[in-house]
Amino acid sequence: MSPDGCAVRVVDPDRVAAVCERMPAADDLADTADVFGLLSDPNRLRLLVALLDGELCVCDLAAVTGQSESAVSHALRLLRAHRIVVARRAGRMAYYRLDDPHVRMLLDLGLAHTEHTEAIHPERDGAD
Amino acid sequence: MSPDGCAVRVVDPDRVAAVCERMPAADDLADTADVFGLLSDPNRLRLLVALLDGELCVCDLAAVTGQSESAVSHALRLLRAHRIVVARRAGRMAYYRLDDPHVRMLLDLGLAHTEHTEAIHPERDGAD
DNA sequence: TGTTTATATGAATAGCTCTTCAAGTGAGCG
DNA sequence: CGCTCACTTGAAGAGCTATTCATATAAACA
Repeated sequence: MSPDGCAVRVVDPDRVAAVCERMPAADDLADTADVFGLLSDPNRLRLLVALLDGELCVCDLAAVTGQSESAVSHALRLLRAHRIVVARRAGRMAYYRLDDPHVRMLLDLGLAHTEHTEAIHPERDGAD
Repeated sequence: MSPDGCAVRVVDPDRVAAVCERMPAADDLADTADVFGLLSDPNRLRLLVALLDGELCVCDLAAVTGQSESAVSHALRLLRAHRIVVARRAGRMAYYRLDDPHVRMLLDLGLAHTEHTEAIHPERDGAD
């Protein structure tokens, strides 16, 4: 498993080995990336933020987030597939609710970050 | 700002109004979505996880994450532009370090989530 | 000074994602 | 029963993203 001496240049083999050992499994990383990906769309984010306070039906979600009901439905389908939201059916209405406490934490943390860190936009490159 | 009575159907106008008020500014949401977006790629995630323990140079990062050095450099450029990592130059080497404590928290939280929640893959749709 | 090494960058392409429009389902209602 | 309403779904296109290959920079070193 030592990745030195092959096609790969390595400067600090010990650090590399140590970091490799601590690296989570590819599946776990993919899963985590997936969750972050679901939070990476402003409209989906709006949807989830709207649900922080409690359940809402599809048309109200559309109103709050300024999207078409179709777009909302598609987004909810995705979130539902990942068990992040659940639907409660009442007649022809569907009330959606945030169902993943961990995602709730990520939302809180992410929003808190941005609201306090006044707009670090990548207009300039980090390296002078 | 009350979005009822127009083209938008609304079921619970009070809830809608309340949620709209609590909704963060569009800029903040976009920023937050951006940060999540940076964490939503498995390779970039690997990069950041590798940096959790301390700084590493580009070639070691390439070795750890199994990417080409070019891909790593491109990814680091993105992360650098968002002030998530910083580079320390030493001769011709560049040692990168995680520079955003908030992102560190998000990483910890996200990874902890997935490692404990044994693989909720979206094979089945949430609605029966 | 000229070569090698370490990283950075540009251009281009392949793959993915989000939105929209059109049509489908199924509950309530007249 | 048939119509309407709330939501769902499928297909398609526009736009974005991530990789690769080729080239550029800039430091070390002979």
